[in-house]
Amino acid sequence: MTVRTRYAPSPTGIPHLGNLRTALFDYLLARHFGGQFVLRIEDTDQTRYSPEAVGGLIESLRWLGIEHDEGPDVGGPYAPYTQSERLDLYRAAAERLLAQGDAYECWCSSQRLDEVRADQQRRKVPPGYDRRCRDEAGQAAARKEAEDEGRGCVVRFKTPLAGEVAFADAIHGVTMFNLATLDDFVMLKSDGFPTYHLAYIVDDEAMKITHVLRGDEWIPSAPRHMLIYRALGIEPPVIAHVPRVLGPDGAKLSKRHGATSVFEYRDQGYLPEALFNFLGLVGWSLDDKTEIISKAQFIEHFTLDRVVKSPAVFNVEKLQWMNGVYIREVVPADQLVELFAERLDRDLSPSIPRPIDRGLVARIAPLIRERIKVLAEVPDYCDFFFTDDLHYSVEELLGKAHKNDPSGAKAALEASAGAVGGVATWTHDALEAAFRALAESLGAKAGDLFSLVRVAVTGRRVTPPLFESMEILGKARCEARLRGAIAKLS
RNA sequence: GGCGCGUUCGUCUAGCGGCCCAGGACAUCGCCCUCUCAAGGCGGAGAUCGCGGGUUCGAAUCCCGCACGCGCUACCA
Repeated sequence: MTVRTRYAPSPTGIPHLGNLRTALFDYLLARHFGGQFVLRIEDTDQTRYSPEAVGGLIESLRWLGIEHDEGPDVGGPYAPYTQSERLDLYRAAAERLLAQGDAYECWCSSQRLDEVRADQQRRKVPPGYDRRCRDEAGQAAARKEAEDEGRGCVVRFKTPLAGEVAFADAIHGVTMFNLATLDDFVMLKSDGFPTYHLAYIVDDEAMKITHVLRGDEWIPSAPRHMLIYRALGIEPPVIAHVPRVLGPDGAKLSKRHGATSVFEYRDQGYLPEALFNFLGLVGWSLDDKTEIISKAQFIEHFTLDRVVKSPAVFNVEKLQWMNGVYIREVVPADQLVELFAERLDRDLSPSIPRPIDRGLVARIAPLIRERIKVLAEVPDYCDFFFTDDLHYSVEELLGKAHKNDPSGAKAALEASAGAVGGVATWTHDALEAAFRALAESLGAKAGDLFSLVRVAVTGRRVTPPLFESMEILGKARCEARLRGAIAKLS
């Protein structure tokens, strides 16, 4: 039997990192066993449905590199993969349960349900449906009221009043649940849509899903699911409740914690490979030391028994570090050049002509790849290569060293312009030698001179190595910029 | 209120009876390197393994209580 897993999000908004981590585990598990990973859209709640969400879901999986084998966009042998298109299946299952006596129609109004619940809370008894429609007399009365008011009915599962159900979880082990604590839950809503409980079971069975991974907030409803499996004569799949991903304050990850959608990370310049790596290590680990791990290695080693039970706080700082590692050590140089170029095309001032010169980016990339953690930092590090329109103040130019000595700075810049003119071979080594000699003859500290020249040539106080930058800029531009700085001090 | 899940450095984690007076990583601190910023190297601090009982020659690891946190308790997933 081939392993089949599925990611079954409900399209209610932008895909969330916590959910995506579960999708990632689903994907890794399927690939590890050479099986399939399917995407299924659980749009059974019409009130929360958001049409753009499906596209976002697919795009976020695609970007992260979690490719699905079957789904609403790519089809597959068990189509359709959208629950709203499979309504007859759930209805048939509900009718079968009805016919078997494992379910019953409930005609109670939501208003009455609210009253019952309020009353139970007041009396401090466990809330739950009072089973009015479970017996014929109650049901008949409720049905009469409902028909007078033109309401429809829901289908509820007829939970055994006593006894126990065992539930075996691949991560948490076996738990026994007392049926007396469970009420008769709704499986089919009055609008004809199923609830999650019925829908996922019917679909997983139809789609031959062998492993169900979901957040551990689902543990409490697992016993209901066991009841449905049994009533429908379905052998339950392996079910694993994975730990949730929390925000820094220990609360469930939400908008309040800043970026929670992959798109925000993508826009800030996180690499999908890095996020994949990072996400794969929240709640799972290979051993006691592995941090940087490729997709292939994940697939080779991922198993459920190394998934932890406790929830994890999403540690953005570590993600940032990891992204830096990918930028400077993992991503191939040519790919990095393209990433940098795309970033510059997008973020550099519109006054700068497009497209950005890839050849130039290729020369700059080695200089900045080891100084940034996210792509968003790229433009600030190298915009001066692409424009001669530098903006810096006299204060920035003088810095601390020449703060009270503008004339000295001016003299040093003039000497620098001269030195640039005298450099025979335009290489960073020759430049550095020339400027060190100049500093000495000026009786200045090399660092002070370099800072001055740095601002003059780049317009910034923080840049890639000065002489490498100058080498790329070329003699003419460096000279012109030094003259510009001198003019600024005149 | 009921039911359930969880609990190892600030954070992510290793650990599945002796190798642990607990290892790695991020963050943090110090030193080195250094033209700025990074990167890198070295080193430090940081966990009474939630608490209390057992079991055992021996427990972070097994058992039982308790505490705390979280979740579920919808015609939401």
